[in-house]
Amino acid sequence: MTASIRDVARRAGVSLGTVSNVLNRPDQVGAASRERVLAAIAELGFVRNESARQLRAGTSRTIGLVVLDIANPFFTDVARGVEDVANEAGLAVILCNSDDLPAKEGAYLDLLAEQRVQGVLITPTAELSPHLAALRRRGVPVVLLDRRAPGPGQCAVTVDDVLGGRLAADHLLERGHRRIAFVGGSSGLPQVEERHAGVVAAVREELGGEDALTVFSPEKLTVAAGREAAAEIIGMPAARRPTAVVCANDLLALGMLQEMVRHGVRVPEEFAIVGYDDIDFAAAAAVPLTSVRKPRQELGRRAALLLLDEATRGPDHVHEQLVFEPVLVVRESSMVRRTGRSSAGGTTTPDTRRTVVGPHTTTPAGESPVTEESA
Amino acid sequence: MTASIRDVARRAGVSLGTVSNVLNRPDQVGAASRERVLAAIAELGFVRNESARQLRAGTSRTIGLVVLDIANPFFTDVARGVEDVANEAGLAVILCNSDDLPAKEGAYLDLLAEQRVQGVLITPTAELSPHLAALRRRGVPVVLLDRRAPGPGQCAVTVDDVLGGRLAADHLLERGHRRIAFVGGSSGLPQVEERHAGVVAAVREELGGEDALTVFSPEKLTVAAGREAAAEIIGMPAARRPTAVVCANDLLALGMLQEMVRHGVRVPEEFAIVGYDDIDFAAAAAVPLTSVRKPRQELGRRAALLLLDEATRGPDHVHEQLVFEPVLVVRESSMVRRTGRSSAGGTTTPDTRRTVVGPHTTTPAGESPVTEESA
DNA sequence: CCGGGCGGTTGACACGTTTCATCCCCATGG
DNA sequence: CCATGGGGATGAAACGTGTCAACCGCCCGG
Repeated sequence: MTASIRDVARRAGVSLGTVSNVLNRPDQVGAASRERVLAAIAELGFVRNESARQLRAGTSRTIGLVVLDIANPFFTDVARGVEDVANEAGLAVILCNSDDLPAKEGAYLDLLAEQRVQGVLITPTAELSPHLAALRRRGVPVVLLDRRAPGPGQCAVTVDDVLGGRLAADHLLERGHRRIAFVGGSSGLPQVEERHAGVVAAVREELGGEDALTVFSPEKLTVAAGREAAAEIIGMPAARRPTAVVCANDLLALGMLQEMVRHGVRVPEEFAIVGYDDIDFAAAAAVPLTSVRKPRQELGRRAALLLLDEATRGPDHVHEQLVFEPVLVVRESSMVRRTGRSSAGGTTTPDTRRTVVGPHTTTPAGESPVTEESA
Repeated sequence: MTASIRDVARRAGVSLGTVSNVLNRPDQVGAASRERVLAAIAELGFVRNESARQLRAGTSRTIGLVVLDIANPFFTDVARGVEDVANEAGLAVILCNSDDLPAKEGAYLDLLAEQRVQGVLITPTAELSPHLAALRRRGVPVVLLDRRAPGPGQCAVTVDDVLGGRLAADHLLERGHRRIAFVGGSSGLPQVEERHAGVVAAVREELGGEDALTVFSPEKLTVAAGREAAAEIIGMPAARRPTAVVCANDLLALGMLQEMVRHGVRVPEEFAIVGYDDIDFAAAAAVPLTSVRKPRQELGRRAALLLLDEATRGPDHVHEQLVFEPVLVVRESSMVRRTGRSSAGGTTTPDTRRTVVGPHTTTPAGESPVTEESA
């Protein structure tokens, strides 16, 4: 069928080992034979069989990346960061989309195990899959992405989501809101629960209780789910209806915004919205979205670097758990509009030191990670 | 290191071939030994080595998907369609992001060739890479995605982009626009050139010449590029400045919209915008975006099905070139707003039979593909 | 009692590559 | 002239699996 290294050797009139050397250590082979081999390779259209290479060498050239929702730009941004680092190291990335389904996640993890990937980056579903544990037991490096490690002895790259939730809620409370909703309640994802916890803490501190907080728990964190939650809110009696919402991610927030606008609810005058992740589309929304920014690409980069370190250094590797500080980006969706549309794009009143304004801030102050070492 | 099939055999007290049979033809093996083997597999945590399987079997369980921009939701939607079909067939997808760089594309194609993928789905960069031709020469099925085949003898799944450009332009012309811009001019991508051609044809037919058309040719088809183009347009003298634009994709359109709003230009009253692709975020934009809808997921599905057919049926496979008809989805960004904000979300005046209104139409009429067989 | 057939099992071989100990040849120095 | 060394080239072995022809034991029909 396809030409093998053996055919090349025959054609070039050299031995099999020489061809292999041309491929892997070109400098250790004489110029003359090297030329002949290269010519033969070109003539035969030889392409190295990676399976055979991998079988013999015992090491693959790929890593796995498992995300919750490939349609969420947050994850494609993360993926880009991962890809950059991986490519630089000569590795390919197998991108898997679990769709937040444990079954799909498990299947993909098995697949990655069979492929003998060098390591796995994963934003896991709510429960940590046994397949994951099995992988680690086999010695495959695993780095958690946007998900805190359950204990030491494992790398993780995360964002302080309690702080993020707190930033979002504080912002709304300072704006005078007294009835607030949180969408994304008990999806089971710890990231979301932590955002929730941050919101709860802020509300409790400011208002002395949680009565003011209404929690919605959609099935999925999608635009459609956001719309549904909005419909629910609209259906509430005015006296109990929240005047502002913190959404667990930007997709929810965008759906929320869409539905509100569709029903003629004015944002932010009648209803303020804060999203989470600060995907690029947040700034381009019907009403530019206030959102909690995470260093998306950097998240992927750092996670990939940790994975590579563990994969190459082996037992010398010291596990690290990176925690980035999120930053609130205030835009129109949470600002009471000034008189007469002053400067489009949005002015702001400084909230806390961490607050960043406008869609074009490239490197917010607090974006350097907080590191804790362990194990 | 890790347990092999041989260890399992020893542990279960059976021969090596029996283990292999348990793995691949469980029904051909006695219940007793099967149980013993399965037990041994569980105890040893055995995981089949895919490289070895592939080397021996000569066939891989993966296909490659190469896209132009992973950050563009259009491609993630396509990818989802591909993934669904592939998974159903027990195949994994290696998703590669060429970033519209021929060098990166070539590198990925080489990688896929070394992996001996069953086939490649690709939205290629402007020039058809020699690496692609090499792949096909080696007998690897290749299906072009959103890109017309240069000749017969090859599968392709596309959208009639000339028609799409025409729909967009006709719509604006009917609305009374007489100076129109097209952004995405000569990026070199045929898809874009065809959209351009459609716009040109419509303008020429309606106005008898192309003087009314201003063409912008950004480097990339991104949100940032859209902003820049908008700045250019704003900088033009009012007399020559276009009153409407057709963008080669929605990212450009969103950027355009953002910058216009930022400069206080009212959309659509002072400037109308039509995008292309109809990604989900188009409907959620600052001003909901009129866009040319393509069946994104279906595009991926059909392409994957063709690939599978070619990969499995081999020479019996008859190449197919699917052409979908796009549909114009009219939203606010191109509608002269009615008095007093009647019904939010947008009413419409029927344009042609193909025009579809509102963001929530799920299966537009003309979405069934037009098929042409060849070779 | 014998031959044939069949479900179940075996084990050698092949897949394409990398590795490594070995070997060859020539130049250099003693 | 011989010993030494080193740059190049060689080819056998091994990686873990799938395949397939052969084999074994047993039952059934004659």
